[in-house]
Amino acid sequence: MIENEIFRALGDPTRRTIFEKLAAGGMNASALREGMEISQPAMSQHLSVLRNARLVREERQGRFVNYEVDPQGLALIARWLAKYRAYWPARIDALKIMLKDMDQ
Amino acid sequence: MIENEIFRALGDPTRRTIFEKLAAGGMNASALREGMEISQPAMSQHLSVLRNARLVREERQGRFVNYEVDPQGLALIARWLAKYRAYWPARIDALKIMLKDMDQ
DNA sequence: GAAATACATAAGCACAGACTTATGCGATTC
DNA sequence: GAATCGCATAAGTCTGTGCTTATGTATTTC
Repeated sequence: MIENEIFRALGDPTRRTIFEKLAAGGMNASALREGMEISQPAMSQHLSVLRNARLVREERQGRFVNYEVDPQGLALIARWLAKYRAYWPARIDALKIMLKDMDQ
Repeated sequence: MIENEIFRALGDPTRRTIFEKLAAGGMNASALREGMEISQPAMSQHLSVLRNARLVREERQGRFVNYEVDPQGLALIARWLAKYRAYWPARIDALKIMLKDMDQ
């Protein structure tokens, strides 16, 4: 059950911060650490968790490893969320837009 | 940051099962336990976590406590997800392929 | 090819979380 | 009003998680 790893991965505030940084643009692990007060191994371990959750993917570039958002994880959350669409407040317009995209 | 509690709450498979049962229809804590092999205190503690995450809400009815899905939590997930909407429409095909693999 | 760089992995520690048993508390039943 | 029922809370235990320091592994640079 990959949903387990996705939700668990996002349950950590540090990992959500990392994810948000990557959502603004792919970068390597060292660049991610800037302004974050986190050790290199800790960052590496967080990225490993995000990778296993399909929230992030890596791409070797020389001796750097570039990370970027992996749409798979987000799509799985959307899929999970869609099961409960009956409960979503109708007033959230952004939600409607998202549903349209999913139904397409 | 309530998102923390939401994702952490859903990171536990037992709690996701409880949530899914409630999504099919509100019921009290004892009814939730049926067919679940979970102790009464454990259920109570899980419901407490789900409540704090605004994923579930309670309603006293005599000596029973009826639980039901709270749309607030779901809406917050949707809002969080909407921030990264740019990442999945382009990859919706990848999602379909992935879902096929999962269904088989 | 030796040193340096970017990152991953190993091992250990401290704390959080999911369970247990025991007990408390409000509501109902008799 | 005593017993029972539905549920919450307390306290303890065990496992998991996030950190640390230390070391390993590619890749590049000199």
